Amino acid sequence: MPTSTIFALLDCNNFYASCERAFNPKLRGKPIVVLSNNDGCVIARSNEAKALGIPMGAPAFKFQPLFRKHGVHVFSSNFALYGDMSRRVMDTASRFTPDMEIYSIDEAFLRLDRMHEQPLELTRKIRATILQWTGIPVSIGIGRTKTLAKIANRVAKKQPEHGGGFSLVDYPDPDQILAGIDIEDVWGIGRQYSKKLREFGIRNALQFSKLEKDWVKKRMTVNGMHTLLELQGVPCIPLDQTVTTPKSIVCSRTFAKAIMDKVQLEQIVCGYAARVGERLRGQRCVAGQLQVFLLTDRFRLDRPQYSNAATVSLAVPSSHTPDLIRSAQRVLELICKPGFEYRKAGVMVFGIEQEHGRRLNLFEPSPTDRVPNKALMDAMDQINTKWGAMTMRVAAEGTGQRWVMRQAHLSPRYTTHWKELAKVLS
DNA sequence: TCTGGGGTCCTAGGACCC
DNA sequence: TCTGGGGTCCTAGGACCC
Repeated sequence: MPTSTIFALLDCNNFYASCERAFNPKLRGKPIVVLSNNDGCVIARSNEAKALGIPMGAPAFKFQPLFRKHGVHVFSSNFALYGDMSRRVMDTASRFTPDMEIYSIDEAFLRLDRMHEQPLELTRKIRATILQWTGIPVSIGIGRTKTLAKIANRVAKKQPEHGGGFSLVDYPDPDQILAGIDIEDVWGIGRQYSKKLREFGIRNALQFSKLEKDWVKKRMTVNGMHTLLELQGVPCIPLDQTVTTPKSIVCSRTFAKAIMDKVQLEQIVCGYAARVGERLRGQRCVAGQLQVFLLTDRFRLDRPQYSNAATVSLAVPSSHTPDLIRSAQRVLELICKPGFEYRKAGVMVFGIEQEHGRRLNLFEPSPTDRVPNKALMDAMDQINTKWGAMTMRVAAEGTGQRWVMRQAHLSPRYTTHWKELAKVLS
């Protein structure tokens, strides 16, 4: 039996807002919001913006007057920047422990029980180093299980007197902490289950933790049971450091304006297929099936509604952009009905495998036959990495479609684009 | 005018097999 | 009316996460 587990959850504070601020010191202490693609709704807020009562997911148009009134700094999402900043934060954290699972763009779980240093002290150093090296403030919560570490993290963030770090391990009165966590704020319990649990009078993490195992399993499947046990201090969700190939990759967008023109739609869908190809190649993977889906505006119930999706198998699993584009065009031909105002489209691939070590089929060109194609894709990927996404494109994507996505408040790609590097003024 | 995008896992039920 | 007992595989739908 191993010694008792100790998990830490590292979480970047208001991550996207902090990324914008890291390169623009004038924004310190100012309210900031970051908008979703299309500048549709709020997906990140600085503490000052939260204090103004701007909720997560708020439609931007409804809050324009409030933004103006309080001088809120508004940014379109800049995922090139956030992705790169995330890598820097994770690299820094990984210097302190090998037992790390990157859980999302702004979160990582750490196992600290193999470390010699006292956990709270060690994580204090981690936080200070990340702040100094990247400019991103992070909070760290510590507990016997991942679910408890999540809760400890919440306490670290919400109660400033802890200075950004809090441990539930050896805390004198953990029940009092659990009683202060609303049921919907427990990791693994979302809106639906919260509603159901509240009908049974379960309103906080402490009450939930006292429930019967079988009762929970029956109503919330094994996942719910794991959450229950984890709250009781029994680890059920291990640190997952396995490098997995994704099961699916999707690229989809809502358009700024409805589109009726099939040619234009085809260019857009081909562009999504190309993005999916880039991401497949980035993972050294190929996909076996490709799906295209189309939707009209789901909010405009006065307009004719239509949505459809279809899937084809690729002749040979591939990550080659022209292969993906040809399939996407074929599927689009099947599902695109004229006369509708399309508002969203997407391309999804699955049947994903590693590009190497795959068994070839009889009709498949041997890998050496495909070398020229591979070289072409490699060259495109390198150019686009260096000079910015979509610098080099396939003709089928068209040339004049940037307006399709609204990004009125985009910040520079400070760290990933030669022409947009941060400048130091003397 | 304006409401994101990208993932995973579990279960129930149907089809099909012996 | 009655009409076994297992298995497996697939899909749709529902739940969750960030």
